[in-house]
Amino acid sequence: MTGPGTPAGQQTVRRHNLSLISTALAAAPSSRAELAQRTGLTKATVSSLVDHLIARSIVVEGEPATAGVGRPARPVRLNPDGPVALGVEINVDYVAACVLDLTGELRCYRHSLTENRASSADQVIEHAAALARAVLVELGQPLLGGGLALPGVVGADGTLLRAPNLPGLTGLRPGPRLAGALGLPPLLVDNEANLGALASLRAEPAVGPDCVYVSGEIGVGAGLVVAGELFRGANGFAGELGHVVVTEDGPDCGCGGRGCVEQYAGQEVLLRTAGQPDLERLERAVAAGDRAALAAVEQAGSALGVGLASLLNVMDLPNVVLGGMYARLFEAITPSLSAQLDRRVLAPPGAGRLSRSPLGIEAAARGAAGAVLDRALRDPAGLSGSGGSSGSSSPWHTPRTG
Amino acid sequence: MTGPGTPAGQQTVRRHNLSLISTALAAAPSSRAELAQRTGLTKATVSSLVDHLIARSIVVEGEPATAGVGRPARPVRLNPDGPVALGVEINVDYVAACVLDLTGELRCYRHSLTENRASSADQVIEHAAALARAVLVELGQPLLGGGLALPGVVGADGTLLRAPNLPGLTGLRPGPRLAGALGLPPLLVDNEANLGALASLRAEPAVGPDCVYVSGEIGVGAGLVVAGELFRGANGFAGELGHVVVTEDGPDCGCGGRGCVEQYAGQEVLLRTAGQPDLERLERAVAAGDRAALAAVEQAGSALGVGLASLLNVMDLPNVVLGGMYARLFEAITPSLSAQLDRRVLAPPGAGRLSRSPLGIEAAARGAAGAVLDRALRDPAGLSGSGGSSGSSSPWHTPRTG
DNA sequence: GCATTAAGTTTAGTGGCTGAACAAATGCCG
DNA sequence: CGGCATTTGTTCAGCCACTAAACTTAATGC
Repeated sequence: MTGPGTPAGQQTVRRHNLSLISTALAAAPSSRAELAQRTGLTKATVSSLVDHLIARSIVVEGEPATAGVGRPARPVRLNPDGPVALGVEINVDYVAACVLDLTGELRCYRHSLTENRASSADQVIEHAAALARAVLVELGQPLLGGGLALPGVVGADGTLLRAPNLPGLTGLRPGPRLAGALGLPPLLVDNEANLGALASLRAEPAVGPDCVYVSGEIGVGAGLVVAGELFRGANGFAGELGHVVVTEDGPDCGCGGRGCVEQYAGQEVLLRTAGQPDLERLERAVAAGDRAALAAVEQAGSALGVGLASLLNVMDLPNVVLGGMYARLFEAITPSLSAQLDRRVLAPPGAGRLSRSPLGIEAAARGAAGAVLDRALRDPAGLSGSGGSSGSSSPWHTPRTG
Repeated sequence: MTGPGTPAGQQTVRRHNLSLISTALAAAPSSRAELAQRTGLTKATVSSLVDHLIARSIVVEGEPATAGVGRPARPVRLNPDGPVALGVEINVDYVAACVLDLTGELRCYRHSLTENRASSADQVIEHAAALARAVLVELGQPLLGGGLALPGVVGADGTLLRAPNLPGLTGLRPGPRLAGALGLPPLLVDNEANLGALASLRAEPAVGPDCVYVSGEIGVGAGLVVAGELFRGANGFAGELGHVVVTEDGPDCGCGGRGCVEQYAGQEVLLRTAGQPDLERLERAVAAGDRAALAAVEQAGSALGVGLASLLNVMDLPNVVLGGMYARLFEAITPSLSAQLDRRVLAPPGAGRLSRSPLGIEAAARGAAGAVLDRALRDPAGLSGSGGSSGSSSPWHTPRTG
């Protein structure tokens, strides 16, 4: 019986305050005294909480700073040699894996280009597992947990509900299979655009806690971040930017509708319009000033802009981060795209509306690992110290695992 | 310094648990023992919390039930004679006011049709204040607070940022002015569609905690409810369904864009297309089977469906509630509307996707009062007993006032 | 009447936060 | 070089809210 809310006790308070400390430290290392100021807690409480976290090797004490009057502060920071998080991405034409330490630093990254559209589930999973093993062997640090990014809609239980470009995995739960292949506890599983958004946010906190990350891989997806949290909608279908309407009676779309964004700005259509066989060549053609390529990109940008404008008028998110294909074509696509936004979006144009994700192909894998970190840092009470804790999830945050 | 989070102490725990009790009682009256079961708290704690709420006359004890073995339970319920909430709506062509008691029962409602488009701010505010006074005189119960619904985008500080159909109030903060005229503490101020959505949810909890309420007044707005909470976006501009794109190069729209929903399904366009002077006549024409009227409504429904499909693909909300004008035209508009939804929305069609708000013109005013109730019931610790408490807002919910 | 059953209250105990006093570590200054 | 100011961090008594369990209350039923 999961009622409308969970009863709170002193443990809840401790949990919340531990979370406060660890997220504060994720933002910036601080002395205990400074933490007390930043969080509003007492020095005494902070000391107790920090002790708790040190005992679990989540945080470590640094060397005393040698500056200023008074007793020198002993800085406390997230433990770079503490437990690490694994991130894996299975996409349509590549797989990737990486490891982040508690501070969010990338410790290892690999990807491998491969055509997964026609592969069987076992093949794809095994390929991803091999890559994951490769990044894991290089470290002797305990594993906090793992995350998996998939190119499609992921349901609450981790089922890949819809992935037109990856039929082999559709309807399955790749999380448990990959976890099984690696001998790991359940993975956190989510959409590639969602996790890319998280990674992008982590890489550039300046874009602000409310943003849309547009992921232009084979499909067109958007990761929606609202107040620093992913927005998934009721069933995980949120962010399907590719099927926002550009023109009511436009070209037929695979979704059954007509005139969807994907039919104007999707990778296949874009390449076809530009007359280029793949993204590499398109990029080069654009760089070389090829008329047809430039026109095709401009056209895609305009359509994407129309779709994004609808999205922004519905969700009011002040910042747009372009990732994937659109990040690669950033200079060429931006003018027509932002022209549509400027014209159609009602909200007052905040500074720096449009930006480019610096992460490229790494985004979703990093986001998958980052989501594991976020979960751990938001509920450090749930961590036992090393192996996968299957403690009850925090009452203040429940990401999906499966 | 409002950092990333607020420190928690024992008071926070009490606050949270009080909230648990009052929201549980809002869902259904219960004995203390039953409350303990429902909330997961101990009988002892529940007793203490209930005492607290009784002392503040938020809840009252009923007569012991005379059934079954064992000591009979004494039911506890929200106090219908406790403090009440005032709701006011200022719209383009009417103003309305109502009073709800703590149980959510409508104690009094009035509205008055008037053309506010050309009126001055003072005139409109005074008109609303008069109506509010009229509903307030009828009761001797203390006032919990008041809420105000406005036909446009309301900023975080209560400023009416955008209201093309109500220029007289645009850029002002009608909340404090109305509060001043009534001698009340600050009002909770929000968009008419948002508050209509809340009212609709309260009237029919069965539609579920994730839904879109479509408010077809002069403009086309949507109130978005996610997990039982209003979704406002970063600046309060969320839900501008009227400016979602139907056709990229459709008719020019007042917003600067082209082909927006409002240009197909807005009231003015609809009436013009149907060749009717006002809604009354349109309704009658539709009822009479007038071809032009039916065709116009069908066309509007289709366009609204396209816009809603984009919205749903972005936000994944399983239920749509039609309010305002669209509720009045429900039978006529539904077929073309749901045809578009069925065709274009990706999420699996949950049961009862489309429904009709039963509240009519009362929706937003009821929602305004309801929002005040919700706030109070979610943080009953902030209530002193009668007059407007300006206690600090709860760390778990901060609605906008101004 | 007296057991049975269930509701609600009382009480001792515990966990966690607070505030204030205290200990530690450094720079400043005469 | 030694005391003082200054700031950090710890210790300790006190308090608050929840829990568990015993207890009281109030009804049914045989």
